[in-house]
Amino acid sequence: MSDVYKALADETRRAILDELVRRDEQTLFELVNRLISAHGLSSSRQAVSQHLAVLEDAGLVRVERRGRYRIHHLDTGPLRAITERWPVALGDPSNTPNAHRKEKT
Amino acid sequence: MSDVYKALADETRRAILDELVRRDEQTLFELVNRLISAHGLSSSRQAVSQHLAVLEDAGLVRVERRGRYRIHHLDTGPLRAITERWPVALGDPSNTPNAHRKEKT
DNA sequence: TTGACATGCAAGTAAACGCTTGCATATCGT
DNA sequence: ACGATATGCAAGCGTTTACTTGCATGTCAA
Repeated sequence: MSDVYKALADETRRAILDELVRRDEQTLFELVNRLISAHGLSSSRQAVSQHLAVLEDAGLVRVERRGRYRIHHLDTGPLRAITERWPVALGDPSNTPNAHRKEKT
Repeated sequence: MSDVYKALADETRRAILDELVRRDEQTLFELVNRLISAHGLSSSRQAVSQHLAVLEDAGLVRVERRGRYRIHHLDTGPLRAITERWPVALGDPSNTPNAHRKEKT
C-alpha cells in the first residue's frame, strides 16, 4: 500500500474524495462528469483513472467490478493515521493530548 | 498560505513534525541533528531549511527569532482542515457522521 | 574588531508527477 | 455477431519537487 499523504497532495484527488463522500459508489464516468460539472475541474477520463489508481493504492478507495462498470467506494480509514500521528488535530480545540509534551533528550 | 496537503506529502517534513511533537521549539541545527540521529534521515542543513519554509508556508510551523537562532514551533491547527473535510477520520471508529449519506443528484 | 557560529538566498540538476495520446480489452444491448 | 459503451495499458512530455552547491548576511564571544 502506497503513501496516503502523497495521495492527498493533489487537489483533483481530494475533489474525488469529496465527491465520494457526497455519494458513494460511483463509476469512473460519473466521477469525471461530477468533477467537471460540480467541482470546476476539467479532468480527462484517463487523468481521473490514474488518480483513482493512486487513491486505491493508498487504500482510500476500494474498487468493485459490476459488469462493465467499476464501482468506486470511499474508505476513510487510512486518514486516521494522520490524526493518530499528530493527535492535536481533533475537532475539539481543547482536546490536544500532546500539545504540551516535555522533552526527552 | 500554501497547501497543507502538499506540505505533508514529504516524509522528511513529516519527520520534522514528529520531532517537533516530541520537543517543541527547536532550531534548524537541532532539527537536522535529530533527523539524522533519531529518524534515520540524512538531510543537509539547506534541505531541512527549505522543508521548514514549506511547513511555515502551510502554517504548520511558526518561527520566532532569538538572537542568531530561529526557533521553530509546531502548530497543528491546519491539520484540522483534514479531519473537518472528511469527518470520518476521527479517532473513534463508531463516530462516522457522513459514512452513509444518501445521494442528492 | 575579529573569527566562529547560525542562518539566508539563489541558481542548477535529477527525479517524480500529472497529463495527454493512442491503442487494446471487455461487457452490454440489439 | 456487431456496434456502442466502459475501462485498461503504456509511452511520451512539460512542470514541479527535493536536493545540492556556492556565496552572502547576521549574531555572538573574546
